[in-house]
Amino acid sequence: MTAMSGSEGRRRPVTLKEVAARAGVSVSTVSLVANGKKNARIGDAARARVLAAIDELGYRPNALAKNLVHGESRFIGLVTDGIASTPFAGQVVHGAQDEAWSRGYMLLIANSEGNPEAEERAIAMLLEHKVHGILYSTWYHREVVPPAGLSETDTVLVNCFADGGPFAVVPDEVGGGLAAARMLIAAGHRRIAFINTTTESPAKQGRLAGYRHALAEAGIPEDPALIMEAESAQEGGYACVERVVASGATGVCCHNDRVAQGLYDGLKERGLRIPDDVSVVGFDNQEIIAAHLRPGLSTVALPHYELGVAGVRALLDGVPAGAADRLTIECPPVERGSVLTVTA
Amino acid sequence: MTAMSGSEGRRRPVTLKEVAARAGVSVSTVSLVANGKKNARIGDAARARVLAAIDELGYRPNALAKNLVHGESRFIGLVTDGIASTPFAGQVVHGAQDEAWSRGYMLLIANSEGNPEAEERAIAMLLEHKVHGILYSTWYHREVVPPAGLSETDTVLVNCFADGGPFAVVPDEVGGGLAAARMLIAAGHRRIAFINTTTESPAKQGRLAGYRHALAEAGIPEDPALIMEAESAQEGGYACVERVVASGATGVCCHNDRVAQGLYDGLKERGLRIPDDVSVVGFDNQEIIAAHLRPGLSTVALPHYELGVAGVRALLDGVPAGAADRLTIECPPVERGSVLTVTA
DNA sequence: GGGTCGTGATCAAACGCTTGATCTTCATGA
DNA sequence: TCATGAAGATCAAGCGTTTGATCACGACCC
Repeated sequence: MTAMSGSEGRRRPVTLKEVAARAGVSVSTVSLVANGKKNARIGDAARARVLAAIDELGYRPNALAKNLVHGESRFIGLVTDGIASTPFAGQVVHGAQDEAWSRGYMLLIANSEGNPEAEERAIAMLLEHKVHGILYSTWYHREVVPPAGLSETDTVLVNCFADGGPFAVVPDEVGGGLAAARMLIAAGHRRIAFINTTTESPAKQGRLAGYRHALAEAGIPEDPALIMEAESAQEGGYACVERVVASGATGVCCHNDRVAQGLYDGLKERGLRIPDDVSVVGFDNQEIIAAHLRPGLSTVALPHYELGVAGVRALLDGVPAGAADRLTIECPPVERGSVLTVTA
Repeated sequence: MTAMSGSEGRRRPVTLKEVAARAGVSVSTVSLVANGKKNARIGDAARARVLAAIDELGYRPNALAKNLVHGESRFIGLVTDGIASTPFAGQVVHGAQDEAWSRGYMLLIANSEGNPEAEERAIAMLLEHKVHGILYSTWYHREVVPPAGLSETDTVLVNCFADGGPFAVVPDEVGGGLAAARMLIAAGHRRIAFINTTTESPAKQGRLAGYRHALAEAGIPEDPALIMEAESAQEGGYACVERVVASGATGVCCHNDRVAQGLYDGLKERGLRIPDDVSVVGFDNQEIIAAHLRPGLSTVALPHYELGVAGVRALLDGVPAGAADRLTIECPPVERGSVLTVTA
């Protein structure tokens, strides 16, 4: 019993040969017609019969056979270390899928859940399917050591990088940190706290560098008391309230939206209002959090969708010789209601 | 210039023929050895030479060619209407991917973003790749009219259903509503409000039915004043605070976690504490919300991962003749800290 | 010494499709 | 009248595998 309760029992797919028989022509002719070859010389009568046969029989070309002939497939493999760990991975898949699709490629996804053995097997399987190339992506921006199998095909690292490794596409953490701080500075704030994460990462360093850059360009001196670290989750932000209040900051850059959410909670419990008493900006632009906090959280978006798109592009178009080994994608600011403009 | 900056320039993949040449045997022999055919009669010497040649050359079987011969592929197509709209779709993909993988199948994903035309093209493409079957999934549980193309292959509907259509795998909304209400009832609550959504859907009706069933089995009379409707987002929950407070409810079942989050905000602003003053239960078990609210939100999980798994199973194992046209998957309760046990 | 086996390995066809080379017609121009 | 050429369609090889049929060769038995 088949799973589809629907009508006609599944039968062997219609082939070129059968179409040819029905139309009374050779398979070559059918092939030519089916592919609409420009400079094929096919008579109107024959063409018509072929077309008719094709749809009477419901012919579908066999992409696998086509690939065999051409020696290359229209598959792109996507290896991810956790497709569902966060909404982020989904966005990368989404972007990659859209771009691949629009170029006539299909995405073959494999997730390793970070297990190196599963990863090797996944890559082997992709390789056996003769994928055109592989996108190796991680759910948070970090350095990786790319699995050996990757060297057998074109590879692009997405949201991760490896020294001397394949070309990489990563978010511009520094630019993001800059944008975040600038939102506050542009609104007139001068005492701006920065809640960083405790885990070493490009995000930790990059965003802080951006923040510093923003202060510098605005001529605001740095104050170590304003820079703090906390677990990068709601709990961490919540735990920072004391210090933030004590620091006398009027604005806070949070390492991510979850930290911001925790900060919201803590601030509110102390009776402080956002943005009236304290302005807050997040990072990540995690819709489900940022858009629904009260007030909406102004934040900086992590360009996951764009990373997916850029990854596929790099894979398909190749990267110009002599180009840098890494492409950084902008993290654009997203304004909502958590930043108050202070009039000096 | 290729995208992989790494070492050896990508070259045409090694074929059986080349391995055969190097080992000084025929392709048949190599094929036999490579596949470890049980009852193939191969001498030790020949076998050894073949094995050596295989890894010296780094031979990878061509899965496409294999598929051609066998007339069927190891692909499963997954069509979704929004892989990134929510973290949910990702979970379905995750479950499907894990199960498919463990059975030696690869997932071919295509997302239509709800666009019917894109959907038809996606399905056509999957069909051309001779997928073993297709999983058609939606990001929220609803009725659909399955696209025509699906009738050409085995299909399983995931998180959606169609009368007289393909076999479907859906969450048990009624059971979920029941579980939600029972958490409150078990904790001694008797006045339990129910914030439903405003949009017609299996979730709206099913969860309410479950709630009613729970009241009935506990001998609690229904009070229309306790049943309200609101937009199914944070805003909706926030907007319900008045009515909830006025109703005198000590416990509230929310249509989903986001509504619960809004309710948290509203309740807190009014100075009410959770769970001390009001117990709250959500629905969906959206980690990012439920696990990080203060206090943690007790809720009922939507089994997206399991839906994906069950979908693939139904596709691969078929559904027993005479079985129902739908498989419902349990929505298990997840206890956190938002329900207070009231001692009568 | 001839027939019979068992063993080890090869042959060749087939899977569905593409495509350069080839063949057949038939109208055209000299 | 006969090449010439274009138009219309077919041939056949090949893509990388699998696999039932076949072959070569000793060993063995009578």
